[in-house]
Formats: sequence, C-alpha cells, structure tokens
Amino acid sequence: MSDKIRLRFAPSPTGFLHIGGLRTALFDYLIAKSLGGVLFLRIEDTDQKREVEGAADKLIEILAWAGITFDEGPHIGGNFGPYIQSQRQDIYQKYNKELLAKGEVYPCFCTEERLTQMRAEAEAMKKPPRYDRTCRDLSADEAAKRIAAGEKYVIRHKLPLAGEIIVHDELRGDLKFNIADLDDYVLIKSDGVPTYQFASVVDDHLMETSHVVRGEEWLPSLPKNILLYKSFGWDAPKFIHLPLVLDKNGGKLSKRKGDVAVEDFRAKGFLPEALINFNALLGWHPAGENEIFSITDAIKEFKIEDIGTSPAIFNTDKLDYLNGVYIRKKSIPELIELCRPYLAENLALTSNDFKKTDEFIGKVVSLERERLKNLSEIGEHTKLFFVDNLEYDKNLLVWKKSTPEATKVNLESLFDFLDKIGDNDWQTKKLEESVTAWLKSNNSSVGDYLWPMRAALTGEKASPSPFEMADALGKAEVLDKIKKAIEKLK
RNA sequence: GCCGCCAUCGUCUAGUGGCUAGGACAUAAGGUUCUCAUCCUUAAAACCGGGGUUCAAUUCCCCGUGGCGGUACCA
Repeated sequence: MSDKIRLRFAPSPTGFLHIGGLRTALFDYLIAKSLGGVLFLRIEDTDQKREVEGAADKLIEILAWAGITFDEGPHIGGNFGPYIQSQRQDIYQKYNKELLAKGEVYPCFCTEERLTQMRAEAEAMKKPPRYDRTCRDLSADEAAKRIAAGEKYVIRHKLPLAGEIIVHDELRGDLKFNIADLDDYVLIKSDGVPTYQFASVVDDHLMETSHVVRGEEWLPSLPKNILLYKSFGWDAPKFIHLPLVLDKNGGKLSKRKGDVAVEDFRAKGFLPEALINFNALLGWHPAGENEIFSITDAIKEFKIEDIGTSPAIFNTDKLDYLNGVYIRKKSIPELIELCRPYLAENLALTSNDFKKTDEFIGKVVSLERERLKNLSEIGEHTKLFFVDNLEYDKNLLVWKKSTPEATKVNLESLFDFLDKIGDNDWQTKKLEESVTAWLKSNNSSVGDYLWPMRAALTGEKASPSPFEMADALGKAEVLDKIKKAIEKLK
C-alpha cells in the first residue's frame, strides 16, 4: 500500500448531482488538497437499472462549475483506469475467482422469491430478516453441478459466524460491531455484475485510495467492507463518514420536497462561491469568526478532525444571505454577464436600442446589485427600467399625508427645476446635491418631492433612489415620465 | 423488531471539568433614509431528561428519550 494521499469521489450516474453529493465531493476535494494529494473521479455504474444516459458528463460539468476538478478520471484519464466500473468487469471476475479459490465466498442458488418470502416471515415474527445461509455449506461438487446445469446464482461473502469486529472511522474513532448481526451479503449479482460492496473495495484497493470519504449512510456496511479487505488480505484505507444533510423538517433531502439538484440552484442564480461556502459550513468551521471564505481559503485551514459528526439541516436562509454577499462582490462587467440570461425578457420590453447596450445594463445591474439574493431575481427587479409605459395607480404618487393636488403642484415645479439642469450635471451625485439644495432653500419636505418623483419614474413602492433612477434613465425619459405622472393627477 | 450513529439558541456552529456559554443566518427594535435594499447598533434566543464520577459538570461514564441511518441480486 502506498502512502500517497489519494481520494476519490465515486458517484452513481443516476441523473442530476444531488446537493449531498456536492458536499461529499467538496469534502473529498478539501481533504485531498489540504493534504497535498490527488482527487480522482470514479463512476459507479454497477446498477444498470438506475443508470441515466449522459449523467456522468453532467456530473463532471456541474462539479467543474462549482470549482471542483479532478486529477484523474474517465474524462481525463490517469494511471489507474478505467475509471468507469462497467469497464472493469474482467477485473472483478479475476478477484472473484481469487476469493472463490480461497473459500472466502460461495455461490448461492436461492431464488429472489424465496429470499423475499423468508424476509417477510422473519419480519412477521419480529426477527432480523437475514439470509439463512442455506447455500453456505453446499459441497464444491454440488455447486459445480448446479452451475453447469445453468442454474442462476449469486456470490456471497462467507462471514465468520460469531465474534466482534472493531472498525475505525477517522471522525468517530473505534466502532464495535457484532459479526453475528451481519449478513452473508451479495458480492456478485446473478448477471455477473458486482455490487457496490464488492466493486468499491476492489477499486479502492487497486486505485490506491488512501481515504474513503462517504456519507454516514454507509457506516453500517463498514464492518462488511473491512471483512472483505481481510478476505483479500489487503490493508484497508482510512474511512471518513460524513454526517448526513437533512431537509428543513429533519427528513431526507428529496426532490419532491424542493430543490436538491445542484443544477436547480445554478438555474435559480446561485453563485458557485455561495454554494461552496454554504456547504462547507455544514459540518466544518474555520478557526476564527469569519464565515465568508473561498474554497482556496478553506483548503489552507482544513483539518479532517475538525469535521463535525452530527447531522445538519439544509436551511437555505443562510445560503440566500451568502449568495447576496458574493453577488455584491462581483464587478459590474462580471455581473452583466451573469445576469444576461435572466434579462432577456426585459430587453424585449423596450424599443429603445440604447437600453440593450452594456452601458445601460451596467447601470441597471449596479443599482440592483445590493438587493439581489439570487441572479434570477434581476428580471423581476428591473422591469421598471425597460417598460416604456409604466402602469400604476395615481395614488402611488402621493406621499404619506399629502394630497393629489399638492403632489401635482410639487411635480410641476420639480419638472421645471429638472428641465433647467444641463446634461453635464445629470448624474446621480450632482442631481442629489442640486435637488436637495433646491428643496432646502424652498423649505420643502423632501418626501413630498422625492417620493412622487421616484414613483413617477418607477411605478413601484420600492426601488432604487430617484437620483439613481434619473441617472440611469436619462433626462428625456425622466421628464417624460414626470409629465405623464402630472397628467394622471389632473 | 434488530444493529448503528448523533444530541449547545429556530438554523449552521464555537467552546470548556469552574466562562456573563461566543459567532453567523433568520427574527424583533432602533439609526441612516423619500421607499426598498445595503450598512451600523441593540434585543430576544441554547447546553434533551435522569442517574453517577468529582470540591465542581454543558463538558467524562451509564441509562432513558428523541432524531436519523442501515437492515436489497440499489448505491
């Protein structure tokens, strides 16, 4: 066994990448990189029934989007391939024969019907539903005869009948299991394809895996795995079982109850930085009190023993917050590109070509940057920049206890004041200075002017400031919109 | 049923044999402000229960309870 650090992420290509899978991959990556090791990808497609065409490529793509890349894998090669289990069939057969020769495993001819019935009976009698080991003591001759006769069979692991086994998890320490509680589980299915339990052990050994990182749901099969390494006479790698991620109600994260696919989060406009930061915080925490960090920052500080052991609830409140933080960190050019897909509908609303330029979109995006929780909200937030004719109730123009009459008068004088402002002074800062100075000199309440102005420009109760809106929209459109507001109040 | 893992504010977590049990998100109040958001300040909010061990347990041990996982020719 080599003492090199080699970790694997070994998903089944059953569709989309689950948020729990992303977290496993992330911890794999963090551990591998913090130890200066290698991370490789292995596709575990031993269950043809559940396999989905193209899923492996999608997995690689979305992981790369999230910032997790591999040093070896089916897409880039490496010295330990093939990295797809369905292409390793001959390897598994070879090792199966080895175990058969050693007497560590045995063929089992029991039918699935018999096994299900047996389990149902055991359950009815409140007994553990275990395989009754009918075929365990079949003579070699008889087994050979039945195989020759074409009978279907599986290969089972011949476990010790009693005794204790102590296995080690890097996070939880030594764990004691009673071997009598274990089953003679299936290693090779009747179609000759190995189960996960067999394939992963063989591959982890052959691919010189140093640390197996997987979800806590695998903890109960750890003693079986260790026993299989023993049957082979191999040293076992280190095992790290990550605590589970639960949904809001403490149940299993499932597609029915909301988004669990990483690509759904991407489509909604979550940034990979936020998703990574949030996922890392589920079970790990940096030393200081700062919780905003990049994947590179995390690598610097990461230690296996700092991973938690209690399950975490996937509560997206904090993810929303983190996403806002990372959106606010983006530059305007970056944000324009990120928002573009979500802006297409809005761009179609206007006939003004200037509004389709990056110059204008840049202004819009910079005004919305601080109020976005995710990118997809940009369309909803920014309609008011693109709509030519705003529709709103005229009462929206009236500030607090003011009246429509007074509002009309205020807007008229505001119109005259703005009309005199030169193009060079038509900028957020200068507009704010001149308008507020003007209001002060008139002894006017700012709300009686700025609220109607903003409402006239946006048609909304909530929006960026009237000066920011005025700057983005330009003098002509601003005067036009105020004029329309005055019309409404007549 | 059996086996296993886990247990600090609503959530993610820090932490210790003796502390006013810390932070972040969310919530509430206030400030800034024409609105929303951002930002700032403040508040409320937790050691599952019972036994031990100990001068002293949230911390160590046991039991219970609860949550979750496993108990497939799925991974």
